[in-house]
Amino acid sequence: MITAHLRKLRKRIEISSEEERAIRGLVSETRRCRPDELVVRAGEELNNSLMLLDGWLARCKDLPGGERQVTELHVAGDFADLHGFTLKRLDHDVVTMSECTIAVVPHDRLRELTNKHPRLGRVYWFATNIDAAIHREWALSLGQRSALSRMAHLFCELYVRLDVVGQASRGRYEFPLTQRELSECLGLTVVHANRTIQELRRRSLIELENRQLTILDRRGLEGVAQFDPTYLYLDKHVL
Amino acid sequence: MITAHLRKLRKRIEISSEEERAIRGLVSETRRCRPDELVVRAGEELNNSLMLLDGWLARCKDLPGGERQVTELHVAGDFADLHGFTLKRLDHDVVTMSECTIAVVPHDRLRELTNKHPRLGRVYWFATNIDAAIHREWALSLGQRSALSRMAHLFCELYVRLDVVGQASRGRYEFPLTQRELSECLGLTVVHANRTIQELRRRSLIELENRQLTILDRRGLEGVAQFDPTYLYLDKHVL
DNA sequence: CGAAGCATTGAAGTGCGTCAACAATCGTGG
DNA sequence: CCACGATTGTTGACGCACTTCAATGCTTCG
Repeated sequence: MITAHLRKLRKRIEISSEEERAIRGLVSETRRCRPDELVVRAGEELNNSLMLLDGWLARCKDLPGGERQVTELHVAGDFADLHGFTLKRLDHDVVTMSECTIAVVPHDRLRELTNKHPRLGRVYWFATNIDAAIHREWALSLGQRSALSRMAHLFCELYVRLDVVGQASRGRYEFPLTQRELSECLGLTVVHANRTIQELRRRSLIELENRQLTILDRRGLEGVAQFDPTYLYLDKHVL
Repeated sequence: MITAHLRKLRKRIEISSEEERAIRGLVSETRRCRPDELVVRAGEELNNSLMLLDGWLARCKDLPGGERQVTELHVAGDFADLHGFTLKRLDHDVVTMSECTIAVVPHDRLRELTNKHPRLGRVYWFATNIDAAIHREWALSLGQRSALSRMAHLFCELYVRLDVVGQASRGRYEFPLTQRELSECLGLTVVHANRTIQELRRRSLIELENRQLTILDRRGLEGVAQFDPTYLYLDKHVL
């Protein structure tokens, strides 16, 4: 449930019990979605934002020719489109990568919240700024890292983020994406994504089967990725 | 001066004269910087954010091997590190690409502002969300567009953004980056960036000399770029 | 006026893409 | 429960967009 979200917030920021109550009051309803469902379409007018309680979502941007780039992956505890609160429409689709449980948060309530609790306003502003930091790291990957390093980096990032919400343990987590979807995150073709996975396997850095990702050699993987988690801002912040 | 900033805001959002006064009160001092100056270093603790009054800035991320990716370019009217207000440190450097005039905005004043004027808090939240939208478009470019299309897209984006603050006219604007810096925006080598410029020239889409970029055929350039400016959110918003 | 940075060009190499085929797995209906 | 089509994963051969290396002239500016 929403505990993942609170856990993620509290990893970085103090939240009082009164503030927690206000946060819990944000949710108007809960929805379940099947895999491969289009949850938010780019451009449509928004009155709600979606908090992901369980499962995986992706932000997808498409070119006219059909090429797709995933710009961020979301896991339990994330807001998938909190930026829609200020932007009013998205510049990308939001698509389920697995079965999902999603909490609906009306923008009216967010507006009230930011009026009554300016500090929580800054907390959620902070949350969207972390998304932007993730975007920048992905841009660095797409522009400068090799396919191998890029994929390793993604696996490292997801490990850290899932660990925060208790969905990774002993170097293992569920990874529901197909190789096609993975390739769309990395700016690669499916064929090359496949070969890159195999190279990571060959080097005994990971295992990937039955939608389960196992990191066999964390140091090694982080080395290939040149992974430095500071861009995830996991230390304590005062707002 | 700060008029560029207000002009950019008002293109998208109503700002009352009282709010304008509050905004003008943000600036504590003004600085001048030479080209190639490191203005903010990644990781250092921040108590101010920087509003660019004139010139160009870049957000740069570096890998240990020396590879550099620029994740966003900033022009007059932009906040270069408004996200530093909530993040407290940056995951990237901020570097001047030309001579710059920069207004310093203490975080204390931003905190006051967001407490007293929750709506302006949302306005600046909105501003950082547009930066994130630009990041996503760049990720799409880096992941899916060819070198030619990517460069064309960047030139289109900058034209629109400069036009908003009155720094582009009749398809022309000042473009102070060297080819090296341009290549670092696009995830290309300098050599290939050079060849790509030449191809855009050969197709009579642009001219580029003496740091002046001229778009000769806007339709043509936008076609090559598959440019759609909706990701810049230039329509009116209610917050 | 010399040195350093910048733009340009050519030749050769490679990481990743494309095309095509096939195997494995999955979901669904009969 | 099996049949069967569709999706996913895998492999090989080949091609190309972009990189690498290296050289040369062109600016710019102490």
